[in-house]
Amino acid sequence: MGRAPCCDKNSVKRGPWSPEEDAKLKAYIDHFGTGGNWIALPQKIGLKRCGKSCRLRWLNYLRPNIKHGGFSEEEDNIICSLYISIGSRWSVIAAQLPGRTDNDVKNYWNTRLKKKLLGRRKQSSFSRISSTNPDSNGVEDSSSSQALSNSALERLQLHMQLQNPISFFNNPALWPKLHPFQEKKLLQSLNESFSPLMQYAFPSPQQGDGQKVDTYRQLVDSDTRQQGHPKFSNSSVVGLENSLNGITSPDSYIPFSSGDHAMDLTIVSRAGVVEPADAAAQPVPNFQAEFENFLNSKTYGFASHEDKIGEFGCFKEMNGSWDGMNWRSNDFETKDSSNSWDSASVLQFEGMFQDYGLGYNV
DNA sequence: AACTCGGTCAACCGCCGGGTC
DNA sequence: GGACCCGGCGGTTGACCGAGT
Repeated sequence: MGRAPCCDKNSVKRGPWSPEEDAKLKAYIDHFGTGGNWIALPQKIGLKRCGKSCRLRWLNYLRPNIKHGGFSEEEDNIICSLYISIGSRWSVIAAQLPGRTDNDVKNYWNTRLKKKLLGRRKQSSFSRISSTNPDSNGVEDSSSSQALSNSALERLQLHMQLQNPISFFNNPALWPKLHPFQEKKLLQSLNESFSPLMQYAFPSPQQGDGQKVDTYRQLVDSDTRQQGHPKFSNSSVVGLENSLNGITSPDSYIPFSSGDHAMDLTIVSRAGVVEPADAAAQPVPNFQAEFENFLNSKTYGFASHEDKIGEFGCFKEMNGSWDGMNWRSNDFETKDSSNSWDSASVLQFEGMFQDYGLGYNV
């Protein structure tokens, strides 16, 4: 059953607000407040505006102490970290930024920060999914790819960039909730592209997922405790990233990048041909060898935890607080929800946020 | 000068959840 | 308990503007 509109669209004015309308609204609210009823407010003032429009105008523009534009680097940091943590909950993010509105933060993210962080190459990758889909033999394939939330993918990518990709890969609880078809495709892709690791790390196909995860987690945990971060070479990481990229791009694709801080990654085809050749050209033996070495507690060339963080301007100033910045999806996603990205309550968020112990005051 | 293109941002749309009757 | 109302929210749209050709 549809909901009745809050006002008659034919009788209300739409579009940009005039200075006179602004003055009327501001003067009234300054004197009498909103009266707790935005719907009735425009009639009281004599404005031919929808109550929602009045509310939006007040909150986003007329309200005292509103800041527009000129986001500081610190604000960038906050937005980045919170977006990775909780996604597109702009009102929650804006609440951490005095004088900023959710609309402002949302616009700023969509028009600037996202590009700054994710770079342009991914955009081309996304556009290719929606425009061409050689594997597609029907509507479902195409629509499913498109249905994969950009927000989820962005967070996935940011997380891959900022976190240990292996632990992410190995912990389904950290994955975004996908359409069943997308999930199937993801798992297929991971199996095809990453089976050597899976087989090596989890040799028994009879083992349950939980066991597999536990097995590997023990290995990782022991190393992480010593090193602060498990070590893998770039080629290994590329392999994993390629696996994930494979979800969205059926032929060749561009590995994850970090925008201005893009890693020197190569364009890899589905057939495993790497152009130009580098270590990833033979991902299987290389990775297996590396994993073997990893098991033997040897360290490889993957950038150190701190170095990795340092690649991202967004977090440069958060050194020292990174340890508290672990992906806490479990805090959110364990609750039953139809949309695991959105399942966290504000209270949960606040608790999590305290856990983060970020380098800024909240 | 005219046109195109891309970026920005204010405003709108529609859904959701809480409160009230 | 359920229908309805309203505020809040995130996603999207479209007007505007400046840079480039």
